[in-house]
Amino acid sequence: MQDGTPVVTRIAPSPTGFMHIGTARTALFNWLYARGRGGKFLLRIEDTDRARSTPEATEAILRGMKWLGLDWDGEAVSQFARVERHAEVAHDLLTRGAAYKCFSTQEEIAAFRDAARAEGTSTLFRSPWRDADPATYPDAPYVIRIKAPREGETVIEDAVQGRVTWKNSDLDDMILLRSDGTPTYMLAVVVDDVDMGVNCVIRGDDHLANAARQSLIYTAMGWPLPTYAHIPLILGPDGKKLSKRHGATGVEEYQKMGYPAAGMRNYLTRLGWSHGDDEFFTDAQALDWFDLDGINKAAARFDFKKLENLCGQHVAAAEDSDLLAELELYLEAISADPLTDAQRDGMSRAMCCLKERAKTFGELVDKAHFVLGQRPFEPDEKAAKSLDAVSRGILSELTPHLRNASWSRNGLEEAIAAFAESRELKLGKIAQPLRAALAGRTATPSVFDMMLVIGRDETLGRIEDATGQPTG
RNA sequence: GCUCCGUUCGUCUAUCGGUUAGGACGCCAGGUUUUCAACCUGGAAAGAGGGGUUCGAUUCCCCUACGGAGUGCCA
Repeated sequence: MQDGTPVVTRIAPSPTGFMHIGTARTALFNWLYARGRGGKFLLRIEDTDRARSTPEATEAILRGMKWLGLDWDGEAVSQFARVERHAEVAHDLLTRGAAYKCFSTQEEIAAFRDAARAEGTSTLFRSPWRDADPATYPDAPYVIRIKAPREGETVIEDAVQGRVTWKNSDLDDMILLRSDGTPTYMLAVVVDDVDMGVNCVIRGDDHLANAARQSLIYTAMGWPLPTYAHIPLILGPDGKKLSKRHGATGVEEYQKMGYPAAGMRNYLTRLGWSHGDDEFFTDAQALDWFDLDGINKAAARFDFKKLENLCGQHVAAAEDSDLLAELELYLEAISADPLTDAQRDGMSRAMCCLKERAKTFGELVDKAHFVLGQRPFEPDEKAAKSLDAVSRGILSELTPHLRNASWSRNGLEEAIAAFAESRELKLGKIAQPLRAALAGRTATPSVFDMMLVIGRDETLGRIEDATGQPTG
């Protein structure tokens, strides 16, 4: 691409299911590359396969993109809506002599391939109509094929893979327009990319071979080639192609697992791309640093542990209000009850002590039980063990000290420390039952934080619930 | 079968001919600690194999092995 021309990238998923996590990463790379240098990032839905495309799948793609925060410029383009333009280019190619009508039937071609495979010879189909005299054309359906060069070689300068060369004798006369007049993918991508002004194509390396064939169309039409960057696929933890067998493959499943979008972006960006030793980074840094030459050539495996670690760091670093907003989106995604006003209020007051101990929204909700639930807090099995008769006695004795303590972090710490010292108890002996009384759980934020968040009256009330002793 | 791509600790990766091959996640040990999470210190852990090129290869070239992708009137 020429200097000075703004970068225009795109993501072009086909709506034949959910949005694959690999597609999401490809979209992310395109988004980072364009947005990071003031260019444009476009979205095109490749819905020309009418049998497999569904509106539901398109919606899923849009939702996935939005969740990940990958905003695109302009309206999403429907490839199917552009079939006439594709056909127009096919016919243009025909008149330029760069393509030809082929009357071979699918049966003939299939028979040829079967025979070739059986004999172990090349399965490249050589149409007998390539140089046929139009006068001999039958009155029958035909496809339009490109007239690919048979001599020399085709070279793709790929920003990731380097220079890749094919002998033209290995390239076939691919079909541009089917016998029913609809365009094939090969034709449609090129025409759409050119019309949309896309000058940088970042896509999965399963398209590397396609780049050579598509370049033939660019050349025949006299269009400049885009910058190509074929990125490796994402593999499952076992090194095999990521499939249903590995669990989550769709982006929405990750949202439902409670991963924050910022953590997903960070992890996915770092998977197969690097900027020195940087591991944890913000969107602004990713936008600033991302470049094609940092992309690795080898496929990378998906590692949930690292994803979680990064997500934990992002949760801890996020603004309380942003976390709360994303949490509500998460609850909606998993079809959980929305927060009541009281819960939202408690959540926002507790967020500061919650966020540094959670990696996912699920954990955040779990540890927020003390503020999401309400009296009486039924202790779970483990918490009940912390509330034996002795512990309940300790809590009862602690109560007056709490009543008189100054309700601040320091005041509470001092009050409880003094009480512990007077009874020659370790802090844990007091904190555990107190935790169980306040939350009904054994894994919670600090007891001091909880007391601060819920306040004196509520604290005393919950202790009363747990001890069965009136505190007043 | 043919074409193309790939191969550094378990995993993600740094290195762009000269390093005790670095970092991160995970793991192990110890520490801190009111639980969980976190945190601190230390530790184990890698250049697929074979040939070249070079004074010197993880780095450049070739071969092999293994893995992947493509080979559709799917995208």
